[in-house]
Amino acid sequence: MGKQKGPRPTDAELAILNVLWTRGASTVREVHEALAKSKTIGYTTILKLLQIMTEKGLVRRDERQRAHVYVARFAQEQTQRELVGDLLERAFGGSAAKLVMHALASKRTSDEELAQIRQLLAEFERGKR
Amino acid sequence: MGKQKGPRPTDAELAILNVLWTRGASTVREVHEALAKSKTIGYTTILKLLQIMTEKGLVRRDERQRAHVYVARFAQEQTQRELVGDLLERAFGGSAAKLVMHALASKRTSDEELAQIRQLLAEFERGKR
DNA sequence: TTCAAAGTACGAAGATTTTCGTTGACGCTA
DNA sequence: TAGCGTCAACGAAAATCTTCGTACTTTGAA
Repeated sequence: MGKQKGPRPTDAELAILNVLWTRGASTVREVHEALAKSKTIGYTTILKLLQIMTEKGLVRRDERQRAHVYVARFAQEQTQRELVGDLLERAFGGSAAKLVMHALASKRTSDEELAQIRQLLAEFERGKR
Repeated sequence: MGKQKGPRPTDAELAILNVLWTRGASTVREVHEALAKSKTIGYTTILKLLQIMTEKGLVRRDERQRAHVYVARFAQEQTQRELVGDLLERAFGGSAAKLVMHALASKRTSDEELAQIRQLLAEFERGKR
């Protein structure tokens, strides 16, 4: 049973997926409105992207209503895991430690975040044993 | 004094940069030989890529010898930091904790790596105070 | 019933990425 | 000096990504 694996989303596709993950099932108009807040972008551009993403299998489309409704096909978690895994191989030769180091350094990390990470690490080590 | 910032390398470009970072200054032939070990790829493909990377400013070229010598223009660390920061924004809304979590999960992390990360975290917290 | 608004589908253009073939220059050696 | 091997330059093709205009369809309201 091979694991279901979606193609890696491009930048524009990822922006759309982010909307779908936070809003849930959405029409083209809804996705467009969400994205148009931060960037000037045509309606048909989003439509076309969503059509392509449907072909690629990144989203599912419900055509029962006139305004089709789109849903992300893969959970945000899974996609994030794949993207990180990909970067890990491409840029870090598989060294998670280096990646983590840069993640901490690349952005001022809040105390809250650090606490979360510490806990995460503890959980991970416990589960490993 | 704006920080010097290279464009984000593409997949193929990153593969070449990895060679330059590990081998140091190299000719097209040397880069090609290194990459041809894991993938069938034409010599002129590498040449062209390196020419484009020179135009983009990702590498510097020394033309004093007949066989030009290329060097990565940005340190591996800086590029890694930029790539992680980019992914952090694009896919994680800036949450380093989530990214770290996936980094740990996406690949079986060795005990050694985990120890490294733990130490890193400690250092980071100490420095923060 | 007619018409405007809101939708989808389609095609196409421009940009970028990846790939390689061909051409011409250079330099060593028989 | 003739010619073989090595090299850079260039152009171009194929694939992918991003963008949008135009055309056609459907729906609801006047």
